[in-house]
Amino acid sequence: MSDLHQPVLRWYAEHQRDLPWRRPGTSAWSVMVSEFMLQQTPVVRVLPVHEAWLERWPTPTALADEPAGEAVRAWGRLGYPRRALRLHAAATVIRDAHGGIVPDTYDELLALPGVGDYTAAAIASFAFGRRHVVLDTNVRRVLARTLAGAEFPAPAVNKAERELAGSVLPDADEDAAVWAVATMELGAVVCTAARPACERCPVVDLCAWHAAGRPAYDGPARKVQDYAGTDRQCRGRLLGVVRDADGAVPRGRLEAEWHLAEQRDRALAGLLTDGLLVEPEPGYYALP
DNA sequence: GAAGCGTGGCC
DNA sequence: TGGCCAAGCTT
Repeated sequence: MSDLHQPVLRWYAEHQRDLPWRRPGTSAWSVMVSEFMLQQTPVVRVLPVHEAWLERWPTPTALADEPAGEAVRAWGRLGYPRRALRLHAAATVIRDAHGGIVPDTYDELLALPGVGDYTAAAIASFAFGRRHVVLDTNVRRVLARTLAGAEFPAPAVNKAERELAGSVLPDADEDAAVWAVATMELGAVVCTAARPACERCPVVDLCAWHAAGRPAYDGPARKVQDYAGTDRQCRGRLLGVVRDADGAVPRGRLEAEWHLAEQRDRALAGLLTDGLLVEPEPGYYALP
């Protein structure tokens, strides 16, 4: 048993945030919806959308029975709206192939649209208490600091990192599941990227990075995305026009939204290819 | 393995 | 101000 276990688990028991998808009796569907929404998106922005989503679609089948466009509209401004399409597609698979019940194994979850290694492990662990290495950006940062003595983990997960994470995973299923959410929480609220609050950390005295004097990251450059002026921004603007409209929008409305014709046409084509928009009649665009 | 994919808040 | 960051997935 790692020396980190007891202080981290004790800290989590006392300091965990009260989040809807963590409450006792929460459905696996609620957990699944939260995991989709939390991919690359802060908790505070997910909270209201998650609440409205679960009220409107309390089960996967309820969502699957509506057009995908309703999911895109309800997604609002969470960002990366393809996640809404994938969540709808996953709900459809659950309805048609799993009897409307969220599957409880990693492999079945991983097979769902929009579910990768992290999300499959997270749902299996948080909703079903199964033992998995749950490697998100928070856990990776906590382990990089406490165990590897580095400010940040490598740009991509490698075999050594995964084995290291597995080596400190508690043996019992239930302990492992709590460990996973506890290390995530520690990374989210204490061992943060920009301003780690080491004075509030339950394992500061065991932390290799702190012991080394908190040396600055010296690995490969970490990628930072541009946004202003990119195709992504253009797509967001165009989709926003349709999302906030009633019914199909004429092409002129989109042309007025983004004046660089070449980029606008490329973005529009991409939205159609991705299925975020459809063209019900020539020159008109709507949600699917 | 790199690139593409939204949005908003913070310092 | 603008770079940085936020529970990744797909191609």
